[in-house]
This record gives sequence, C-alpha cells and structure tokens, in this order.
Amino acid sequence: MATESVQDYLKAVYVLQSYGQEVTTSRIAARLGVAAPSVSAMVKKLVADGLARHAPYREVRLTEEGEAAALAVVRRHRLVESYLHDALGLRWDEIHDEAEILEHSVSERVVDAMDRALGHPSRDPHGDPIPPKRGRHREVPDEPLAGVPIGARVRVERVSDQDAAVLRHLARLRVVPGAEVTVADHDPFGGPLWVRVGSRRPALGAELVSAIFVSVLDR
Amino acid sequence: MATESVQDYLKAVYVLQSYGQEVTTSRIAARLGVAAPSVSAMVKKLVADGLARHAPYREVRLTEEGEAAALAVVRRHRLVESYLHDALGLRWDEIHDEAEILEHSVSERVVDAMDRALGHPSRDPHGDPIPPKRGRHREVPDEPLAGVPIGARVRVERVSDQDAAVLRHLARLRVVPGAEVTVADHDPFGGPLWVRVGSRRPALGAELVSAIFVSVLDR
DNA sequence: CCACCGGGTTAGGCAGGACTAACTTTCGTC
DNA sequence: GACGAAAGTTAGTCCTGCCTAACCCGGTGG
Repeated sequence: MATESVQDYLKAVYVLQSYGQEVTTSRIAARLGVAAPSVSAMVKKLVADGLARHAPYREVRLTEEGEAAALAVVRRHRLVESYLHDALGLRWDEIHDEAEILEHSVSERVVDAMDRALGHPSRDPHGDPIPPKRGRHREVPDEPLAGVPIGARVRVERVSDQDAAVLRHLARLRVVPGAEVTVADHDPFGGPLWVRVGSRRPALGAELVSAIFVSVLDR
Repeated sequence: MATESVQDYLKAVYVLQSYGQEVTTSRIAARLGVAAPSVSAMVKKLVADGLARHAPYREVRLTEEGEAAALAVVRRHRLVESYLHDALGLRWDEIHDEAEILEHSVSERVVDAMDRALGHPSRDPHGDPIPPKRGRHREVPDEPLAGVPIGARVRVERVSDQDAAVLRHLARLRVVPGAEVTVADHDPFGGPLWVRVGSRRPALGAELVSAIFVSVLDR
C-alpha cells in the first residue's frame, strides 16, 4: 500500500478539492506543514504512480484511483475519530490529532470492527460525513457561515477539526453540529459575528466563523 | 520520542533478555527480520542515546532508561492486543500483527482509555503480563512445557504470539492460558508430546510445544 | 598454539522524504 | 506590452534505516 506520506498528500489534495478550492502546491504545503519543494517532488511521484494529474505550474487533481485511495484514508480518519469519541470517551478537541496518526495504522479489519461497534455512523463528531466502505461518497451540502445573511436561521452541519482550541471554544458556546443558530448581526471591519444559540448570544471572531459550515433553514 | 524502529529494537532486546537468552546481534536480526549489519548500526545508536550498553562482539543489554522505554512499548502492545480481543472482538490469532503496528501509534491518552475500558487487565489474551503504568513490572514465573517431566499436571500460563497458525491450532485444541493440562507421554526422536486437556488427548509437535509456557501444579 | 569457521562489524550504497538556495514561470499592474 | 512579485520548480543535501560485500574477532579442534 501507499506510504504514510503518500496517504497524507492524497488526503490533503482530496480535502482541498472538496472545499472547492484550487489545489496548489503552496496550499498543500501549508496544510501538511512541509516546504513547497517537498510537494513538487511528491506530486511528481503521485503522477508517476497514476494517482494524480498535474501540468507544471497548474493545479493538482486526483485520478479515479487517487480519489479512491484518498477516500479510504478519510474513511479511516473519520471512523477512528468517531470511535475515540463515542466508544473511548475522548474529548472532541482531542480526537483529530490522534486520528491523524491512527488513520495510517488501523487495518481494514479494525476499522470495520469499529464501524460495527458504532452501528455504522454516517457522520463523525465534527459533522464530517464518513465515506461508505462501498458505494459513492457525498460530502454534505453546506456553506460557510461567513456568507450567510443577517437574520437567517441555520443549522450547524460541520466544524473544521483543524484547530483544537477553536473546537474547545465552540463546544463551550454550544456551537456544535446539529445546533440551530440565528445570525443576529455582523460588526464591520473584521468585527465579530453575533449569533443566538439557545439563550446565549455569543460573538464569533473571524477565526471561529471560518471554521463553521451550515445549512440555511430560513432566511 | 524514539522512532518506530528504535522502539522495535528496544522491545526485541527486552523480550529476548526476558527469555533469559543471551541477546546477540543475530538473534535480534532474526526476530526483527533485518540483516545483521542493520542491528550493529542500531545498537551503536542505542548506546549513543543511553538506551543500551554494548561491548563489541559481546551481548547487548538495556540501560534503566532503555528498559523503561521498552516496557512502555510492551505495555502498549499488550493493552492494544487485549482491547482488540476483548472490546472489538478480533480473534486471538489476529491481534498480534495488528498490535505490532498500533503499538507505535496509540498515544498514552488512548492506551489509558483502553486500559480503563477493560478494567485494568493484568494479562493479555496470550497470557503475557501487562506492565503497569507506574511501578515495577514482573514477568510471570513460568517454564517451557518442553522441560516438564511426564506425568506432571500444569497450568498454561503463556502462549507465544509469534505465529498466528500456531495460535489457531492451539485454540482448537483448547490449549490456552488458564487451561490445565497433564503431560501424558513424550515420543522420542523429535516425536510429539502427548497431553490431556479435559477429555481430549492431543499430540503436540515440537513447534507447538516450544510456544507453550506453563507453571507446574503437581508432579 | 595455530588454523578455521561462524558470527559481528565496517564500508559503501540506495530509497524515501524532508530541507535550503537558486532559478523559472505566471499573472496582475502600469 | 514590459516588469516585478508571488508561486512553482530544479538542484543539491541531509537523515534514517535498510541492504550487500568484504573484513575481522574469538572460541574450538587438532
């Protein structure tokens, strides 16, 4: 099977492209915390192995095979996160980093056992959908909270798991997947977004807002 | 922390020395499936890092620090095995290979959660004792089945987890940790050892016998 | 006491994956 | 349409951990 590094790159490309972003060398580098030339070299390797397509100075795209491999990694990641949270009781801000490592070590046998133990969950604790073992995977239809007009009522669908401190803060504010939130106001010049969650009325800074993806219920 | 490779070598040295064997380059090499010069190089590194002591052409010994690191790996390995078996329902011949990989990936947090979930087990499914998180670790007092005199009644304490096929076979024969077995006879010239287990009277070939460690109840 | 054999070690290489420094392409701006 | 900054790539190193080939100890047998 692919090395851990290859799996990391495939997953990074997949996730970036699923956010609808142009997948560039520098974005991959930023996400993985490596230098840009490392990415150039690895992309060359992915292309040689039939996992990606790439014209120099252009964006990177996965082949069918590359996407399948990436989805397998994503499935392991999200199932492991779910298992650590639901079965082993880890906090939701702890599980991403653990899963980042375990996703490379758990065998299909173990992942399947976790999947069974959890009753085949369809979303992980951050709201990200878990790719099925077989069959087509669909990311959930959602949009950035930042783009929602004032006054709209939304449901939190997903929260980015990239930053543990952000997750801890959002959990305290009860802004978690499934929560219903009303956008009350948006201060100008990079000021906070005011929302209503139950009886609370927290202010969300730009960093928090950009981590939240919602579906609009009512505007 | 130490690399995976370093952990593998530490564990190999620890296990060999706990079997009371002289820990030589070639034995380490055989256990890890690497060439002898790779071991020479790594031993040099372990010595430089204060994890082992070694005079050229002599045996390898762990320092206090090396042994502590080895025990941490062994603890992870045996707890993961226990968890995979008892909580996730994997068969006892499957868990060793899985744990061999996962022992390098599970964090202390995850291991502690598994330990808690299992109620702090003291032995893994093969009968090997699980080193405590703190405090002195003792291997169980046992002896090779091969050395037991005919007529003795013994309890199976541990079964080597190195060979999955051996484990499958022993499980079928009900020769598992905790089982009480009477040594009935031993055919000469490498012939089988005949034992009684409950109402069965299986013959154990040399490869099976060498995997079994027992305590003598009565001779 | 010396030769030999097997195991241990040194030397030299290679692959994977990262880095920095230096060069090239692209693209927006004037 | 030329220029310069930002982004991407190439070139050259390094580190880890493995390998094979060749050399060297050290204990046993004659």
